Amino acid sequence: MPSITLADLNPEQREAVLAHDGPILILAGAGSGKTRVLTYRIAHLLADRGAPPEGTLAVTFTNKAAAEMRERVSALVGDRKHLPWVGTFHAFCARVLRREAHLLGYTPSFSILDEADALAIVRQVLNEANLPDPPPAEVLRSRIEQAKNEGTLPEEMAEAATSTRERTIAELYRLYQQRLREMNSMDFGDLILLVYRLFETDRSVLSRWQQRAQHLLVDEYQDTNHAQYLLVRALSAATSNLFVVGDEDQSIYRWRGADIRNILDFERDYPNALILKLEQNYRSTKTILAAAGAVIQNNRERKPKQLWTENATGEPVTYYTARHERDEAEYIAREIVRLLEQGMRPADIVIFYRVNAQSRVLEEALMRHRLPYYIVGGLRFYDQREIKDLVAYLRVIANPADGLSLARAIGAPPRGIGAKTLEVIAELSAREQISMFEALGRLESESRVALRIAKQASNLYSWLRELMGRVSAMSVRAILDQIIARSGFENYLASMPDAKVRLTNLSELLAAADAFDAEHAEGGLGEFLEQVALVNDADQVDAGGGRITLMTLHTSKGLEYPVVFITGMEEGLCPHLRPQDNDHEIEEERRLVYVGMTRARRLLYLTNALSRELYGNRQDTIPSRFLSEIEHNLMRRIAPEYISSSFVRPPPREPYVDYSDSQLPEAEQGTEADFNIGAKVYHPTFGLGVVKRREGRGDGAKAWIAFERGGLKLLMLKFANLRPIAD
DNA sequence: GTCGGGTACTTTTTT
DNA sequence: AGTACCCGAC
Repeated sequence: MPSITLADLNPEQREAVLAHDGPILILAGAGSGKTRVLTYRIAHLLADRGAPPEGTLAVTFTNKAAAEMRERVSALVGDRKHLPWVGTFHAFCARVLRREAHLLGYTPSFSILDEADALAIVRQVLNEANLPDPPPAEVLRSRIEQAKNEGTLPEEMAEAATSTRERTIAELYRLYQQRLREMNSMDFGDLILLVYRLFETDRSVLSRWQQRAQHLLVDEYQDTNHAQYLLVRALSAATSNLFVVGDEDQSIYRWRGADIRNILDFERDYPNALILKLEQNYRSTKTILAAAGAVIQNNRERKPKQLWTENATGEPVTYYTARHERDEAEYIAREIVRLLEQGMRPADIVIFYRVNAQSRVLEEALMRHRLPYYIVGGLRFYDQREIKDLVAYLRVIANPADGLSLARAIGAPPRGIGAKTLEVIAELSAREQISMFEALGRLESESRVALRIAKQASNLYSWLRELMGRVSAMSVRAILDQIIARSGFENYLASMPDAKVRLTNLSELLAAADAFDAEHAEGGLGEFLEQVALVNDADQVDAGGGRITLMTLHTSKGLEYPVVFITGMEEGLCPHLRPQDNDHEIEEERRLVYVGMTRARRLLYLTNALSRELYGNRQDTIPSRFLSEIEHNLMRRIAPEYISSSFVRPPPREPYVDYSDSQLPEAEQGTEADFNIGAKVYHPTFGLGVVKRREGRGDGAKAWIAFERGGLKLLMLKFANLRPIAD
């Protein structure tokens, strides 16, 4: 008798939840309740089938999805402690590698490089190789990434090479990999590839981790790449209790190596697999579903599937044509004002675009109408310069071999140590077989380096060295405080032109460290750095605190909103086309639009502009082919009269509506009086909160604030970027 | 040698 | 529009 109640599942969902052991593929259409099926299945395995939590593993696409799933499973089984591990592929692999690093010639405190770091290493490798006709760094980087996504090592790439060019690329890949190893660093692709290779070569390690994956569940299976596929296969080989959920119509990461065949060929790879379809949609109106279906059915690379819903017919899809992008943004802003007047809340509304560059105009329009919004993605918090600088110090402390971070830390604030001296450091490190960090401390014996500079270097070396000895007993916040104090980082930021923003970012980083420390023991630096490296854009969704959301179509996966605007429905932009693109790329763009459309619950707007300026030049546009794939009776067409005339006017020079800058709202920085005890405030990261206690005054004024998300925090009013909220 | 300012150049999506 | 790189000033 199951203790998990399955009453609120439909028959197909229930079948999926209760299905026997063995490989199972759930083809879950958009909005068909796949997250529900996954969580119920996990709960059922734990509560009614005796699956051990420590032997159960669930892989999701984002950290946020993982957190949600953990939450929901724990609510179902009524146990907060004995839960399975849930996280992303990359987080799982990072965890494996921390444990097994020594087997691969790394230490457990290896650094995880982001894309910019990886590209910097590629540049270094290219420079040192000094080839007569080198491939562009970006090309080489993407070839390496591609190889890793395919599960290919440098030697294998070299063997498969059929041309000199290919052999060169393979050799450069080898050198790149060697350099990463020297720096005790890995890129994203390594996390997956190295784990898979380790499993392949070391059976005892494999079986140890197979113990952890007696039940393996994978969400968003359509977006796994070949390396991830191999990894999943290896992990689940002992029991074959593999449960994957996916929808080939929502595969939108082909360009990143996602292999749609992983889902299309599941039956072939697992001949005894049970395959179930979830086709009832609980999210959207009949009209929205029909419109989305009309678009996606033009794809050839898919299994036929018919979504249906018992939901109401709803409103027609609005198709608005604007003269230009300002007009498009203005229409959206006014429409939102109208929706809000009808009782819709800002948090119900989302605006999607194909490329981040489109967000600017939309922002401006929302600002003009004083509409609260926030942007998911774009420049990530941890990608901002001052944040990367400080994180570089942390990375050097955790991993002295990380020469890239060392170079970064040395330059921020500037210490008179530049490119030439760094060369000497690198050379010394190679000659003496010591880390870059150790070399930093030995410059005084180098006659090539001016004494003044060598003194600077050894000063930096000694206080970092001293700090390294203590970090295992320190909180991340304490380490950061030390770094900031010793390096003079605050003065450095204060001297910059946009000092205010940067200091605010600094205090956000400190707050993030506090939040981390609250949940971890001292010595958690490595874990903190891992978190920093592996956060993704989608993780910030919901941090908006009741505002309108803006994001790319890619980031929208897995989310839903009552009202959805999809902007820029134009050939070249959506679908985003490049000259060499073929049918495969068009199909991916179509899936992307399909994903966007199926996020909508009640209202869907599609907009285009007849003329658009992007990246600094203006062009006339052609409406997206996807618009013409939707039956006209599903749409309400809004196009200004002049558009129906036979010619299209050139874009106006003047702004559509002239709002002077003076009308832009001031960034509302409350005065101290706004933060009295009991006052409600809003913080960009922690959301809504209430002031509980005050300390200090003037520039040093601080407040204890209880946030909805993130709990109680002590923040400096000067930096915290708090907005007072009226009751 | 280092650093800041100017110029020239290139634009998808991101774990 | 934003960034990478180069060059001239300290």
